[in-house]
Amino acid sequence: MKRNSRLSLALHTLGHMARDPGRMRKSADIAAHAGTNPVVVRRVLGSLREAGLLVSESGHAGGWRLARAPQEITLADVYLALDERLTAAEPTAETHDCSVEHALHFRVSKVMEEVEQTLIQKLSETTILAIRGATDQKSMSK
Amino acid sequence: MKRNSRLSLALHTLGHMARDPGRMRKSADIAAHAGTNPVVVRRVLGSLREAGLLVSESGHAGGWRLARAPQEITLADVYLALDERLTAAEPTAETHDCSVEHALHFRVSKVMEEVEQTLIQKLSETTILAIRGATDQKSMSK
DNA sequence: AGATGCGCAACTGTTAATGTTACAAGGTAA
DNA sequence: TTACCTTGTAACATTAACAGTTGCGCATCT
Repeated sequence: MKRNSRLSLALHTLGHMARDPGRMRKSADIAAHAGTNPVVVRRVLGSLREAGLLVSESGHAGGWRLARAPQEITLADVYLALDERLTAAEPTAETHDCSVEHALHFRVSKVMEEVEQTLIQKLSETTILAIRGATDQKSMSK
Repeated sequence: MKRNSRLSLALHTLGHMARDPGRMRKSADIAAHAGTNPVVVRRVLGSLREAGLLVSESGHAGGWRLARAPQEITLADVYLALDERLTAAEPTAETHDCSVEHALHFRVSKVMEEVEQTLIQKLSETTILAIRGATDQKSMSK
């Protein structure tokens, strides 16, 4: 699959779910539609469940569905649930006492944090209900 | 080395160069200071040369130095020179005619472009001359 | 019980990036 | 000119992160 695949998969799936919130979907079906593997789907959706966006059930009529109304789930919620921060983190505290490196890290980190806040802000302006093209009644809505 | 290493290496090196613009530095010395390999240094600095930020010379007294005054080189210049865009690019035009996927890509791409503009804007507010901690006369300035 | 679906752990590709080696070409100094 | 030094680049090895895969245990419904 491609890069940033986790976010893409998550948003794609939620986009479909938003169109029919009550329906239960199996990871196998979701995987087939997204062109990936059921286990990968469970891993990604599992993160969303931990964040309280989704609910999963075992058993015969099991599967996945939204934990709350689609208009109450924004793209920012999904982004944060996946915990893929922009911030480099840079845990390399190699005690490389180079003042340039310290100053650099300080400046860049500050900028990245501000930028991430901007990203979250912008993502929070769109709900998963708003993600759909025109009125597709086919594809995954069968 | 760590992730985002190209940007880190580039900024780190320019940060030092800004403190002594006239001096010529060998890739071997830069590599030793940054804890990496001379060839890696040449690859990264090569991008900066193509962008007109650095000049390199062969020969006995060869090496690298800034192509212009340090106060005229911003972090944004370096970021753009390395051509590492945030935008996912997503070249996977799998003709996967799923309207949700299209709408999703459209929305997210737009947000990412806006965020990248914010990032560039913020980076352009700092020059490489501003990157230094207090007054370190030691370390690489010998 | 049997069928179905999730949860999770362990393992195997795959891919992108860095690290490494080697050598040609360019330039300086004696 | 010769000797030496440094960049430029190609080719290959190593690594790390991630997706994909398999297998099996547990839960739930008919």
